[in-house]
Amino acid sequence: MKAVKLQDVADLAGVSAKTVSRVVNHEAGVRDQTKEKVLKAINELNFTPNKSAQSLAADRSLLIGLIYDNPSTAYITRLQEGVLRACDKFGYGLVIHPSDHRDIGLIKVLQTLLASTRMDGMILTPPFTENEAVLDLLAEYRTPYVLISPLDHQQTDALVFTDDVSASMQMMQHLFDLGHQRIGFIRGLRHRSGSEMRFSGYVRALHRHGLSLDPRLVADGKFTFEAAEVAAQKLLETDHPPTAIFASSDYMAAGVLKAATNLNISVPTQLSICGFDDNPIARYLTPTLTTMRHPVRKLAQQAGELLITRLKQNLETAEATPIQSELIVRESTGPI
Amino acid sequence: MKAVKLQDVADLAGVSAKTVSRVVNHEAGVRDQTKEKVLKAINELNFTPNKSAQSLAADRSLLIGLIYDNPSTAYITRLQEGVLRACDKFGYGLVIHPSDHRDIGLIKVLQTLLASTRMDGMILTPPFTENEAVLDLLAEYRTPYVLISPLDHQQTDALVFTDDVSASMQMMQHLFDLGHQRIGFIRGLRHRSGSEMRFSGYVRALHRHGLSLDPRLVADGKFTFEAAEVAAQKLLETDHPPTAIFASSDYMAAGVLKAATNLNISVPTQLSICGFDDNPIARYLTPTLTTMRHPVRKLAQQAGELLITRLKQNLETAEATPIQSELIVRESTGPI
DNA sequence: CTGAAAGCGCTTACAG
DNA sequence: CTGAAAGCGCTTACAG
Repeated sequence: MKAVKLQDVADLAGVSAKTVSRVVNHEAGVRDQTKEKVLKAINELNFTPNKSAQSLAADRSLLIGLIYDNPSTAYITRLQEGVLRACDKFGYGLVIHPSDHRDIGLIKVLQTLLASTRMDGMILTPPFTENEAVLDLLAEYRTPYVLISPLDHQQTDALVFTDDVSASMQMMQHLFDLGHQRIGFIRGLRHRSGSEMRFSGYVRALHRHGLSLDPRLVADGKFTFEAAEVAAQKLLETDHPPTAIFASSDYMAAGVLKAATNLNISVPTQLSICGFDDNPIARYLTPTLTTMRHPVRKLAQQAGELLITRLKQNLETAEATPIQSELIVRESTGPI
Repeated sequence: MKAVKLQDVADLAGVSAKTVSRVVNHEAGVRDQTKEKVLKAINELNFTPNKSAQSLAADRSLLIGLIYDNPSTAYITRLQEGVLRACDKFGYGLVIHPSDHRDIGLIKVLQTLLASTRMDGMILTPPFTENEAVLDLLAEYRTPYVLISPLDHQQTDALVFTDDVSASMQMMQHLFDLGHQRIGFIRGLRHRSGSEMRFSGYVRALHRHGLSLDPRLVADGKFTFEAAEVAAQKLLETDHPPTAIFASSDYMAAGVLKAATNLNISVPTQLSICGFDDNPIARYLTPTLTTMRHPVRKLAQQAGELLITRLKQNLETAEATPIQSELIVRESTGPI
């Protein structure tokens, strides 16, 4: 397996190395006839450019970084798949960087990473999208980035997002359609933009239906199974319990289901439960869980393509379009 | 952020570039006094070697590849975390490569990857550990690899493994201890070494208890929720149903739980259920699932360290030690 | 539209 | 124990 290099292709095609380079990089200004000769030689020799040499010469690593800190492995995996799709398409490599957002040494670790690997760009997910120190560091290293986030206020255009407010309202509409009027809500972690938006969708849907927010129907689930179970038990043991509970994540919905089971409340006959995220567990619970599918893979791919396009053109052209969430109705919700 | 280079450090320290290189790479044969001068300069300038230049010059990418195809996102995430730990420790980068093992173009894709990225080594997980074509390709590219696998026969020493046979026997012992004698088994995909080993542990445990294998107690679950539900229903609707069902993966155990619920069989009162893998769903199901924890993160880290050690020393020294699985008893199993 | 020369920042022999 | 020279395989200006 002797490595084939640019010069070998040039020799075979009878052109200069520079011309081969032009063809490899899809640069304009090569006569069709010449291009064909080169492509033929590339194919014949099975040439693949050496990434290290490309990086060194062009002063770009051909690498993009992905930083995340999310308890849901399903989310992480889909995220990676989406970004990888964009990477493969454009010949970029992916450096994954799972991080603990509470880690004090985070900035230092990122700094070392940026200095040694010299990533051409970065993709950030919550809560790093809201971390000023991280954003400042990237600016300092002049590393372009794209955020994947449920935010909709345009603080930056380097953003790929879902509209969690309307997704939440869509879920509420499903419950209203089934006849529910008394609907409980399990909130995620405070100050996380995603949870705020989901909650605000709940409130807006209530208002649109002429209902006002009843604080006794809302409880904190902190995005965990355990806290949601406790919260749901509290909601269900009141005099006038809800007929449906909307948990703003699937893990929390699983906790609600557990609380209901423990209280001998049958789902969906006596209580409808719905989640958010379409985590795999939604299909494995009994009953299966009505939820909202977040097109994470698509979002991530779009983020990757947006970033790479910007890197290539050094322009700010590429625009992200919001991606619709999808309501998945399963067994856990039913008519009142 | 002008990049600091080797020569800058050399100038400041008053030595040659080669000497700085020696210090950076921990090469022996540098006078302590010289070394200190260099380290001081490195610190002062905050120097980090350019990976691309290192790769090009030394003809090693400082990258290791991880190839997997597993439906469980929890497994994938833990796997990555473990390997990343080893990578961080030794300054290697990780290239993840999720693949479909049924993909016809797989070999070609891998070939391109090997040719362009020139990974120094690879870590393989099932079913690629059993794929001759992949192994041959790696040999052709002289790319060292380490396998993470439930195999125990020493076809190669480049192997980090768990002993699924004894893990399976351990689970059986738990059921015997609870008084169960009629124990059903849901098999995973045939010809996958993991499922064969788990099944063989089941059989050996039966024999050790003076019981013989009853084919009516065994059904195929194909490692999926859906198939396991069907399989469990079959086992449970016989004249003489099992009092416990051992599903050889948690996803399949979730399917068994669904079948039991549909048949109005209460768990664990009338039926004990246990799984394998300690997937997160094991904690989110109601009742929570007794299962076997596979120390995937530890395994992966060991695999990473084994590989990198070999790459560095170009030796075959580092030895992997088998890692014990751990029985996790939860609500889904109880006395007969 | 095409090419010859210089250079990216390291490491590899080799020499002393 | 230390260093000067050449080279890794590309791309970047620049020239024609």
